[in-house]
Amino acid sequence: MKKETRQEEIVRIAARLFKEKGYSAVTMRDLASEMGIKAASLYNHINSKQDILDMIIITLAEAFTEGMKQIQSSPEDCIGKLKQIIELHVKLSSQNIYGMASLNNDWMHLKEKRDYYKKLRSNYEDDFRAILEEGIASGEIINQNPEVMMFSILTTLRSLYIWIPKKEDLNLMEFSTALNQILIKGINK
Amino acid sequence: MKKETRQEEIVRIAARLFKEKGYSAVTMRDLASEMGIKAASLYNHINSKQDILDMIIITLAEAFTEGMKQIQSSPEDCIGKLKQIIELHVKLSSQNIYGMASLNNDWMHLKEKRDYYKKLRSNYEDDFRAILEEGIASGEIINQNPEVMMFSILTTLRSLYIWIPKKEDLNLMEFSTALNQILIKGINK
DNA sequence: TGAGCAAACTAACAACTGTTAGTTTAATGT
DNA sequence: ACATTAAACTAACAGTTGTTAGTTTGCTCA
Repeated sequence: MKKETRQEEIVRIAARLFKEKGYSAVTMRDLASEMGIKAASLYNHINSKQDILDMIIITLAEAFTEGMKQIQSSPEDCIGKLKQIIELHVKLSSQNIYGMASLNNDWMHLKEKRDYYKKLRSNYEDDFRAILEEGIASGEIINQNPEVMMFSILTTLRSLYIWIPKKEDLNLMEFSTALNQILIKGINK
Repeated sequence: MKKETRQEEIVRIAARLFKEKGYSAVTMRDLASEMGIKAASLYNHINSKQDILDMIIITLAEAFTEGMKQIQSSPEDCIGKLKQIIELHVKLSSQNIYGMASLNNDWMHLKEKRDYYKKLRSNYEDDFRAILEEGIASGEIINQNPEVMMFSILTTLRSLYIWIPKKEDLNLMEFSTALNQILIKGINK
C-alpha cells in the first residue's frame, strides 16, 4: 500500500467538500482551508479546479465501465449478472462515497471530458439494458418494459452513496444480499 | 386558471436553470437573461436568490407532506398505500420536473428554511417506514429490513424527474402501473 | 389629458472567484 | 556544509457575484 501523494489527498478532500456543497459552491479557498494551507499552494499539486473534478468523475466512471466488462464476460445467467452488478455498485460506492456524489450531481460541470463521460454512461446503460433484454428473452425475468426496470434498479444503485454512510455498522455483504432480494424479487409475499 | 404572476414566472424559469446547472452555478444574470431582462430588474419581483430556492423547495416538500397525510388516512391496506405513494411521486414529479431537481440536489443551500425542510423530509420518511412496518407485521410484505426497502423504493421515486422528461410519449398512468409492479413484485418470474 | 404605478432600465458597490508570479521555508542527499 | 527541491507562503490580477439606489418607460383608468 503505497503512500498517498499530496495531489491524491487534495482530490480526496475535494470530493468530500463537493459532496457536501456541490462543485460550484466549493471555492479553492474552502478546499485550501480544509487542507490547512493557502489557496495558491494548491497549485503546486494540481492544475485547476476543473482538473480535480475531472479526476474524481472519470476515475469512477472508468471503474464502472471496467466492472461491467468483467460481468459481461462471466458465465452467469441474467439474474446472476444482475447480482454482480449490485455487488459492483455496493463495492465502488462504499469505497468512494464522496466521489459518487460528484458522479451523480456534478458531471454537468465537466468541460472537455463531458462528452467522454456521457459516452461511458450511455454505454454502461446499453450493456445493462442488454442483460435485462436477454433475461426477458430467456424467460428469466418478467416481460415488463426493460427501460423502466433498468431505471428503477439503476437509480437505487446510483443513490447508494447517500445511504451507506448513514449505517455505520453496515455489513456490506448483508446489505448487498438484502438489496438483491428486494430489487429482484420485490417486497411482497 | 388565473394567469401566472411575474414572480411565479421567475421562479419557474429559475427552477429549470437550477436543474440544468445547480443552484450555485446559476447567476442572477443567467436568470435575467433567460427572462429577457436585466439582473437588477428581477428585484422588482423577488427579494433574493435565496428566496427563489426557498419557494421552489418548500412548496414541493409541503406538497409531499400533504399527500402523505391523505394516504395515511385512507382505508387501503399497506400494499394499497404504497401504490398511492408511487402515484403521488409520479404526479408531483411530472407536474414539477425542475423543482424536483432542486429538492433532491440543492436543499443543502437552504439557510433559515433548511431545518424546516429536513424536518418535513424526516417526517415523511418516518411515515413511509411506518407503512412498511405495518405491512411486515400484518404479513402483507416480506420480513426484510424496512430501512433497505424504503431506501430502494424512495430513491427510485425521488429520481423520477430524471427519467420522465426523456420519455416524451410517456403515459403516466401506465408508467405508474409498471413502476408499481416492479417495485412491489420485483422483476423475476 | 394626466396621475399612478408596475416593471423595466443604468450605474455602481463591496465581496468573492480562480489563478499567476515570485519568494521563503525546511527537509534531503551528497 | 551546501545545493537541490518539494511545498508552503504573500501579493496581486481581472473577472464575476448578489444586490442597492435612483431613474425612465409605457400602460391603465379616472
